[in-house]
Amino acid sequence: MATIGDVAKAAGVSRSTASYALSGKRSISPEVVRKVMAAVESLGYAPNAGARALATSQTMVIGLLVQFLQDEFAPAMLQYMLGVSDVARELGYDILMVTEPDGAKALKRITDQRMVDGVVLLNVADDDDRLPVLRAAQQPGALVGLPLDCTGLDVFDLDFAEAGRMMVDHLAGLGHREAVLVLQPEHVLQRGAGYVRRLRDAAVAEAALRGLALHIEYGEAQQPAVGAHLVDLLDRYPQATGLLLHNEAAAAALPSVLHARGLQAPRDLSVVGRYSDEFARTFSLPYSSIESAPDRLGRLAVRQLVRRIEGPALQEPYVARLLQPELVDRGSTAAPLA
Amino acid sequence: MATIGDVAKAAGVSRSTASYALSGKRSISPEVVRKVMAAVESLGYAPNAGARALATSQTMVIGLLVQFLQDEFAPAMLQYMLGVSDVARELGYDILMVTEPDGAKALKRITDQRMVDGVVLLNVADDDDRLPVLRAAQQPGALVGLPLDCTGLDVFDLDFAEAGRMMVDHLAGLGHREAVLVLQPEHVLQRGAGYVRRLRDAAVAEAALRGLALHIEYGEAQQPAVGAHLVDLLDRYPQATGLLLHNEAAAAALPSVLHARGLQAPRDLSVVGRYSDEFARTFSLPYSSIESAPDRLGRLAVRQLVRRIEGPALQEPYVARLLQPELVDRGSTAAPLA
DNA sequence: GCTATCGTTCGAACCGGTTCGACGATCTCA
DNA sequence: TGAGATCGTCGAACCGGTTCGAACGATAGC
Repeated sequence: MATIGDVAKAAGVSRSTASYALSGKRSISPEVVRKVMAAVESLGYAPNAGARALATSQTMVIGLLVQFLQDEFAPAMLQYMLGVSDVARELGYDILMVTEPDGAKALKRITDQRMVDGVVLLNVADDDDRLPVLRAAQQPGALVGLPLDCTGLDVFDLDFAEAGRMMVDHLAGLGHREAVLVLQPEHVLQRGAGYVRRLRDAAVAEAALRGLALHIEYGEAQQPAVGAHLVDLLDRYPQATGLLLHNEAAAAALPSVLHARGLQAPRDLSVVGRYSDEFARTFSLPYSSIESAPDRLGRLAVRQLVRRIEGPALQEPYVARLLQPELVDRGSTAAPLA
Repeated sequence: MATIGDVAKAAGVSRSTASYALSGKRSISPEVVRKVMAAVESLGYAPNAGARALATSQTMVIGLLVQFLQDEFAPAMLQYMLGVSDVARELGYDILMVTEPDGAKALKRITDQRMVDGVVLLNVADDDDRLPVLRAAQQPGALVGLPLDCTGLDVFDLDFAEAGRMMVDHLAGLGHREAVLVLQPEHVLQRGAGYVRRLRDAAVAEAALRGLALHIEYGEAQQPAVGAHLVDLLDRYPQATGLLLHNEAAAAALPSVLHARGLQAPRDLSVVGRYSDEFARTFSLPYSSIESAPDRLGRLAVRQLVRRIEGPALQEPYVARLLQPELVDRGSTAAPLA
């Protein structure tokens, strides 16, 4: 591989001149610039990333910490990742993807070794063990997912509390008096996934306010238990006229469950879900839902991260941005039969 | 951040001695090793990745080139990626994930700049434009997906031809005489995705051999067209007693289509698909299918890649490994009604 | 007692960039 | 015409590791 020394030699100038000709950080005569460019072209020169990182202490790489938990819905994760990757490239950064189960250790490794200029953490839990490491690191970080304590960090997430209120409001507004909310499996909550709690608590509070009897159920993670649980639900709450789903697996399984029982939405049951538009599209789900664009969260996180990387001087206050959810009406809800 | 110079100073030795104490590449007295280790510990020293890469010309990073094409089934992609990421970490490598649409350009960038020690290409097409770049690069690469010409490259893929034969054999063996094969949308084929062609051609040849009338159909990519197409199919081939699916979207949509028409598998129609076990599990698909573990392909590719990275001397012949598919019987096929 | 050997350590060079200070040439203006 | 500013370029130092060759003292061999 050609080095900048080779380029300089071929152009008949010193290494520093070649460097300045390429970076434009000092004025160099057009003549020399032309010769350097020609040399770069003919030698196929590309700067060595390691050497440049050493000299500038900038890697132009962003770390992306993903955690694949068995009970998370994987395709949604992919959406976040693509958003992150897209924007990073637009801004000139590459992505170092880390999927190790021990995220804290991995984060320490890539920041300590200066492999990256900053990191994006996906799947942040209430009391995420990566946060102390991130705070101690000399590098900026952006979170997707709202932890309990987010001081000193930039955080992006969907406003799950608002989503919970919206679902309840929607059904209550149509006149429903009793409904079931199917959440993620209980161990997701126990693991510290705050979004489940936030949606649940807001939904419960709103239901109390609106006079809706809301039954809380924690769904199953794996088929066929998911379907069985739904069937069981329908038996246990015969009076319920509304079904709220915050559980992708349950949403995917519901059509055939209803089919099998001869039920139709919204005729026999009003159904409203909470999942990403991508998910709804892939499965062609016929249910109204509170949607979010996970890639958008990824994009926002990277934009903010790069702002911090490139303007370390600016001690902007940290942001905690909660995106407003949106209800997409697919006609699966209606006023209950008297 | 502490450098090795700081460690050396703290331990009262020279930089080179500190380096050797850590790497063990020369014998160093136990006494000194202990002091160096203590210094590392107390200073929190971690070697700078850029500096090390510069000195050793090894980055300990593997490039992962992913292409997200609209009509590919994204979750499967994730499986490949996780397999790659897992094994890479086991072997001490990190992953630089690149998702740019222009894969050839991206590949050139990361290899020319020596950001990686080698690359894994996912989604390799018949005449992939990344291959010339890879062949010209000074770095080893491994492919997941079989291109037309794979000389000089290590390739891993499922044996789609065998999968096609297995599906046909299975139905023919049960006594079916007429069946429909639903493939990926036609533009997937035109884009150069060889696996569709290989499965199709092998299925057609085997059908001819076994005396099965096989109708070839190219499915739709997006809902609700997918479902409509299936409905249309059932009308157009009333004599067909078998349905072969090589199209995830169609497989996901089929249960409700059959339901709506009051058809049951295998009573009215024998169904056999071709998709990953992960996919079958997520959607709880009740169909027998030819399964593959995409993460296994990713793992194999990385293992082979690392072998080449670390033993560049060994000019082992290049491997083209096609995994044997496996038919998982879920009872959705039976002998046709006389 | 002198030399050969070995184990241990050090100094210096190198990897390939970037950047600072200096220097000569040209230009400006008094 | 000479002082001072400006422009373009160069040499050298530096980033933080690794590695080669040499030097050192201690031990072994004769």
